[in-house]
Amino acid sequence: LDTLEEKNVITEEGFLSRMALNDNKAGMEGLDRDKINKIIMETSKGSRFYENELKRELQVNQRIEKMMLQKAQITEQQLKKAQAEVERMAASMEKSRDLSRVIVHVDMDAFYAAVEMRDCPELKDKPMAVGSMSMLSTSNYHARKFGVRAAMPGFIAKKLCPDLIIVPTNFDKYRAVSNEIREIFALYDPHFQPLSLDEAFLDFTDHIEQRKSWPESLRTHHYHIIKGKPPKMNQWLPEDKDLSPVLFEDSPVSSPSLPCSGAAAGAVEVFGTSVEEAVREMRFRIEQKTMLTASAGIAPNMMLAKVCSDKNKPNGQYVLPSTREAVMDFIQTLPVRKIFGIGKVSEKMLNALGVSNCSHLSQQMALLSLLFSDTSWHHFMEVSLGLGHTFIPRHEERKSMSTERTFKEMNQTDQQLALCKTLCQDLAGDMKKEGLQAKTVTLKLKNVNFEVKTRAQTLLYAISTEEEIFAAAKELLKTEIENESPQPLRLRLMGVRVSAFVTCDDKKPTQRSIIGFLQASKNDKQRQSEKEPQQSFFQRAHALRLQLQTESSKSQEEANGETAPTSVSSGVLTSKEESETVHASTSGCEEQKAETLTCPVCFQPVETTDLNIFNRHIDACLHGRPDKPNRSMIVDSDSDEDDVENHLMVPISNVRGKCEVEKEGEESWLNRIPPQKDQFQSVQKVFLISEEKKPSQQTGSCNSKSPALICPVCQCSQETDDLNVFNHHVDLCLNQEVLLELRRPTIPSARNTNNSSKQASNYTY
DNA sequence: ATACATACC
DNA sequence: TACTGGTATGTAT
Repeated sequence: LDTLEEKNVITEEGFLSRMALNDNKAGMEGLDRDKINKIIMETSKGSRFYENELKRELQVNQRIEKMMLQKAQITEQQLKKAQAEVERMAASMEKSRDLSRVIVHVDMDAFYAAVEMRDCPELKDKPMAVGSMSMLSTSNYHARKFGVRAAMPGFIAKKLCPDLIIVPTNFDKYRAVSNEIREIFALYDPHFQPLSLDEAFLDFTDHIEQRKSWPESLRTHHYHIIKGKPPKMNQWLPEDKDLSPVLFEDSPVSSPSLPCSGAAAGAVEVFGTSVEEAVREMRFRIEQKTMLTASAGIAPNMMLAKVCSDKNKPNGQYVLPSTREAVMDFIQTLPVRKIFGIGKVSEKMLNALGVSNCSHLSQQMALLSLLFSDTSWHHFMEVSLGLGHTFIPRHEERKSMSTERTFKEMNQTDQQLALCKTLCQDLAGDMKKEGLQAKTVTLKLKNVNFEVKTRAQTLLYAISTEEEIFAAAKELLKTEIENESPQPLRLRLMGVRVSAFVTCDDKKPTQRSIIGFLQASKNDKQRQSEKEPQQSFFQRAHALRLQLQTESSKSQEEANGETAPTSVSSGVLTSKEESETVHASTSGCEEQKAETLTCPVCFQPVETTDLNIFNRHIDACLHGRPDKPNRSMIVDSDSDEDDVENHLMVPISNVRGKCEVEKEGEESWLNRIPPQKDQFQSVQKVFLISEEKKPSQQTGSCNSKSPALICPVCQCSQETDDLNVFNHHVDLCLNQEVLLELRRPTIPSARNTNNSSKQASNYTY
């Protein structure tokens, strides 16, 4: 105990890692770290925040200490065995490498700060940041030279740079710009994935394929030259240096002929057909439209693209060629901290093992496999091989929603309860906007010493109103107050979160039906254009649901009780569920060979037990690669090919919530039956998979002759293993529901990242 | 299911 | 004077 504390006191480094400057950010190279850290420490020392950080630092150090002890006990033999395992895994992962996709990560430069500078020319030469004295969202590059960066409180930033101008955030403006750039993203990949207001992943593969045959006219772009228009008009004068925001005087220039350098009035630029040119063109459009610059990374997968976009920031791009050699070279020198998912703590732990860049990562993999969890070291492994996702997932369903507030010390019970009520009110409002119903309520408290507590309660039924949320939150809060009494709770923050949603249209703890799920995927298709209010749909859906429930639910309630069948839940097989599926099929089933897993897309056995590899296979299938194991039409052996029409077909991409079907056009899913064989998968198979992952619902073993299949529509359990019988039941249910659902109008997207009120949290760190 | 920690923007 | 807010996920129990 004493040794640890002493160590921390003696080794100042230990403390510094939490409090010290993160210069792991573009525009912060070659700063006088020591000087900056000294100022940060002097300003922070003795504060409650600082004391809490010290405490947490100590915890991390203890964790590391433990890890080192563990390391010391590893025998030569264990290490050898681990090494063999690691090599086997590496070979296996290597097989799944896919260099055929072109993934782009785009990221606006100092986004909020750049917007503010654009709109206020006075700021252009000055160090500035967006935020408040309490917290900064981002800073411009001038300010970064002083060590001022995102996630730094303004008052410390002022110490580092007394001339710093702090501009309050203006989210509506950033959202508007975000919509503008997203329109451009969509031109290159209609299924792009926004990560935040200013950042997105795009799959350029299809675009560049088409682009090859484009005439020059389609690749020719004009500079906007209309004079005297305000920035709002999206026009600007390249030659008018006073109006253009001089964001980056000394920015690295990746391409000699950047769009805006020295372009004359009325000039045009013709972009080539290569990926680089296409991305350059996209950035050109962004700059012309918004007067703001973006940086981009081009690579064979998302993990690499993200790293690459940072490489030539600001206003630059970086291409990582799609060859194994280029990827491996690139990876070797890459500091682990640059990898998405490796933060302060993981970095520190890895550093303690002598791992600071990715080449160390592969060298120490055997050791890492013994010291870290499977998920962690598998991730490390993928990174060290330069592997990452090669297709871009659709934005998934939200899993939680929360609101929290920081304030001056509050220690009065009545005030605390009142605030809690307000938070619940706000949250209920937000939930209503998305038509959400949740079963879990979590209260978050942070006391004046920055210690955070969370207290959760899961209810039997889903809730959505202010009163319902408050009823739960109040109890949690009261308990905490009682636990502390006679001392009062001295709070500096309170938050309320809801989670465990019952997919939108039903208070019952059941799942959304296949129909609703298909309908939702149709919404996604429209998510970019449509912006109708959504309340009416959910009200309507609720009524429909109630009607349906009264007609077909008496038996189901008895059959299922509170524990609704899982798996097809929410209509989407999440990756976690897939893993469980996999797990069930390996451990639950004696007939299944331990070394193979069955792909839920192509239903072919995959020779691995590693979920990462297996997932990669599924990715490939979902993407429908010609060179990869492809999705294939599986018709149940008992049924005829003609039976296809009588089955409910699920777009296979939606099984995992992907959006490939969107390419199919606008017609309703009902009109698409029978579907294109290679794009749909018989839904019974999906249910079968679902069942496999719940062996407990069966008589315990896969050999059981009468598995209870659960109808995805009415939720009742069907005592049959005959798919035809089961299908018949499902069809009956569906017919009933289809009739109801058909009367309902087009539904706007429930999770449009564009206009979600919850997007205010997109900081540009 | 709960609590807490880490990570991202 | 002053160290955020929103979401997801990992880890441990």
